[in-house]
Amino acid sequence: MTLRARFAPSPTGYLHVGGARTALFNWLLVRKEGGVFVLRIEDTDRERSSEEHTRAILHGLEWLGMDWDEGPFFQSQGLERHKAHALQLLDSGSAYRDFSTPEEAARDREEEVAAGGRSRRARQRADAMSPEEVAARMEAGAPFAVRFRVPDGETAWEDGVHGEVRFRNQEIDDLVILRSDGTPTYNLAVVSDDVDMKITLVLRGDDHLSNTPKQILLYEALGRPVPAFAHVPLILGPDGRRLSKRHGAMAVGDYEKQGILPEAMFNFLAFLGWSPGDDREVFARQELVEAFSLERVLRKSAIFDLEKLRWLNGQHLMRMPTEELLPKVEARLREEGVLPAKGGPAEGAAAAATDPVPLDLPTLVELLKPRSRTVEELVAQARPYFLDELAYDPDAVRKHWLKDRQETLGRLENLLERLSAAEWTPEALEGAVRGLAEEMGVGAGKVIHPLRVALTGVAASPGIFDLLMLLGRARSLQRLQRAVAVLRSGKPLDFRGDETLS
RNA sequence: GCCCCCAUCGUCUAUCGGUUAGGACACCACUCUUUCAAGGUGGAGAGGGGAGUUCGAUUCUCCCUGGGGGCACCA
Repeated sequence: MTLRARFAPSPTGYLHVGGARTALFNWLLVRKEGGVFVLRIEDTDRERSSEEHTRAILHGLEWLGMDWDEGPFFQSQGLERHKAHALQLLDSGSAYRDFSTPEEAARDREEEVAAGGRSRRARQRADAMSPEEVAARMEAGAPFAVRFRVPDGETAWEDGVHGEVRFRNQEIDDLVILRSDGTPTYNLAVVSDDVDMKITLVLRGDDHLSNTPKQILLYEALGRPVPAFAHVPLILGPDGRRLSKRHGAMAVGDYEKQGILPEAMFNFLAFLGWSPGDDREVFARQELVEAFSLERVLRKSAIFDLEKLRWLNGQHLMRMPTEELLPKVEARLREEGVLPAKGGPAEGAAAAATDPVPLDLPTLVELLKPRSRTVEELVAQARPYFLDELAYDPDAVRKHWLKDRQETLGRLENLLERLSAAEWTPEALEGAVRGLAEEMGVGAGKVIHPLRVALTGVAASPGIFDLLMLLGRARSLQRLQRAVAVLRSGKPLDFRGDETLS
């Protein structure tokens, strides 16, 4: 029998990491086994469901690279079938009409709380009612709910991650399957849908563990084959509590915005509650499909560790071919206005005016890749290379320029002269810089650091010779000239605020 | 309160009765080095408590404790 698994989120919020991880385990298993992945949107809570959330969930799945084979189906479309199933249970005696008033229901509830167990009061009232009275009430249009008659005994199943789990049926309430307004409730709808979609494996969050016996009982009463169940542990926040808004970003889309790569998020999520059993950590999607197995899913809930996600993202970033990364970086640079908008009026003209020799973006990305953990970080580091008027970072200036302003000026002037005369190759540039340092009787760093600040405005960057090559002769010399001019001017440089000097 | 699930470094995890309890993130050194990363080397850091089974328990059983989830005419 082919595996048919499903992901069934309710669109009452965005796709959160817990849901995404559940979807991911389903997806991995299905792709590994060659099964069918069904997507179903459980939108029967009309109050809280929204189309916007549905779109966000679909987008989140697509972003993570999880495609589905069937659906999306909408639970609200199955209303008639749900009712039919409820009626079938009523006909077979597995369910009964409950005419209880709200007051009676409230009293039952109190009684159960006090007794610490199920009272089955509603069932007793229903059973005490003669068929004639039931008919009369229905004739009169009295409202009633349909309740499932939980049989005596025990319900157990072999859970895909927990092993055998069992519940005493007396712990299970005679659940309402059809409300007095005729709408189906969750457990009935889920079972009806899973039956309809021929689902063979229900893999979901641990929070559904206690729904499972109810649902198994429903399958059995409906005379339908019971699917396999597997309950994966929940993902907790850093404080060990259930992940919630308090913990900040919990929607997958939030991480997309932060510049997390989908393949890193995918990798990270897979490792929450699962591990391949060896020391490998960085996996591509396909590698995860091959390595995944339900047997290695942990029973223990895991805490979402943002730092590890960031590290993993850096690993994926480094490994990602530059051609692949380039469009993402370019798009962000355009959004930031660092690069002219694509197709915008300024694109050709502005670029020509300010950028006689366009910066080699692929090389820049190559240089910045191992220095960034997220696309956002990379973009932030890339920024200065496109700015004609550098903002000099006060800390960098203080450290590398102002310890001895005159001496720095002298070195940079000297450097300007040497570099102007140098052939623009890495070897020649290095020779010029090191030669100068040697002649001046100082370490190469004494020349290199001030130069770095002149070229980038900051204290941290890729190697200085890579930098000179990247920026090119004209741009490098122009920046150096500006630094010399600024230093000569005597303007104060070590203040925060508007650091842009023109 | 009742039911269910869970329990190895701060975090993610390996271990399927016998290990100096391994790896990764983070942290701290050192190293490479023109800075920052990346990389390399090293360090610190864990079996919640108590019984039992066993020649031997992190591993199996039970109890306690702790954490989580669930107890709706929500999903």
